[in-house]
Amino acid sequence: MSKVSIRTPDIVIGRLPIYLRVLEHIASNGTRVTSSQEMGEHLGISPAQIRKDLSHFGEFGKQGTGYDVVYLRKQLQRILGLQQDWDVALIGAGAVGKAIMRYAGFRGRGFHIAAVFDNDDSKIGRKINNLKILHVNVLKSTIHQMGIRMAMITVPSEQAQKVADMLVEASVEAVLNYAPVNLIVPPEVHVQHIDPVVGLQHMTYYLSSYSTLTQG
Amino acid sequence: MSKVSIRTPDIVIGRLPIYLRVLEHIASNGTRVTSSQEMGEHLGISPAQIRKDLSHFGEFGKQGTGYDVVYLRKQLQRILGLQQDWDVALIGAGAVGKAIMRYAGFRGRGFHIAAVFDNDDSKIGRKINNLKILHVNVLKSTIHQMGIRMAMITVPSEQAQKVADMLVEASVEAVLNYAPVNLIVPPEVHVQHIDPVVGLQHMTYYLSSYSTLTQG
DNA sequence: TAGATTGTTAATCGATTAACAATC
DNA sequence: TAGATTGTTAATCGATTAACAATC
Repeated sequence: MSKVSIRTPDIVIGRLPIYLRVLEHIASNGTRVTSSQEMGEHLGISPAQIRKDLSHFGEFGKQGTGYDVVYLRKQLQRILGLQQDWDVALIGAGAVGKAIMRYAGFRGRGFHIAAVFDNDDSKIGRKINNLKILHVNVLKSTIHQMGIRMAMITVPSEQAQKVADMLVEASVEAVLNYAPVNLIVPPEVHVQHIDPVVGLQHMTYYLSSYSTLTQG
Repeated sequence: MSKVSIRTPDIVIGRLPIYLRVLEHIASNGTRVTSSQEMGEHLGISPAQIRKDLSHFGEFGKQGTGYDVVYLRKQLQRILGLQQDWDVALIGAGAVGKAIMRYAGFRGRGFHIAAVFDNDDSKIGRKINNLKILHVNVLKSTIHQMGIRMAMITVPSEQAQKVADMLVEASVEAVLNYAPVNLIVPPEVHVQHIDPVVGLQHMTYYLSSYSTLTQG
């Protein structure tokens, strides 16, 4: 029996970007050293969990001292593959797409929108943020040519699945979907959803009488 | 020993809006009856988990048949407190705030942006979507007057915590935060984050060499 | 040195799944 | 009736936490 290497749980991977965000926040205060205790307070997560999560990837701290903020941040960036920026394609140059194009928060956190597509002829050739809107019929060729591996979908719900199929066909491996529908893609393609309504609905449960009337 | 009523796990509550979204999708196809099997296929969730989750709240299906789509949808809406729309305040009338104001996806899913605030004098009094931008110095009084219980934060990161403090002071109970910082609020206040970068960073882990070189 | 905090183990806790009687 | 699918129990699986030796 050889030792079996255990794959790091996805739920742990999902917390790493949050840890990274906290470290960026702490660093922006000029703080040089932090601890699992301090990070946990920012996040409402137990210090033990943070240490356990990090232990999947190595030893990054010093007993008695804690973690060097800059060093741990670099390590997390390396683990998440954020040493260089990733080119991302955006499909859908409507209101949401435009807002994302103009959103400054991607640069500096590992991402760069490198191509924009739409199917509305009247939009093709126009520029958003100095980037020409391309027709979706050149999506596959452009994505291949540019070596793009990630995409964001900002088209209306009815068209989201069709766009997802095109992206899969173009060998895109990761999709951030802003349309409030659940995409069906092959298992090797990663999908994350951005749906503000889901977050709001989650919270209304606790604000409405249901939880308090029927439970604690 | 009296029977102890177990509080439904938060992770279950978090899946209900997803189930609701799938039901809306299924209903939009004109389908009348569905099953845990079919819902699970849409979501990549096991049928057993869906049934278990629903069983926390009652019995909504028929053996041998499945679930009436319209009925189950109504029940989920009731459980989540979505029988009526919730008024939501939005703080930050910048690019992100404007895009959200114009986003059509809130109406019809339980939410209505009822007030917009900013601290930029040049914006006060202007209208977005027919709603006058108010100064943050009337935030507390307006929110009280209108009975608003939820808010969205779309201000720059540096100001997000300050705004969160104001919202807590105004007795807001639930906050959807678009700024990429972790807010510190009292435990009775609910917070959800919208940070597209977190979703992207989660996926780059799997696209980068780290996971494949060191693991599976 | 004394105090603090890590990394890790073992125990606990909680969530998911498999299986099946009930029944439409 | 035969087939399908629910709701629920018990078993399994996995994640979190408590505790502490190691050590800065």
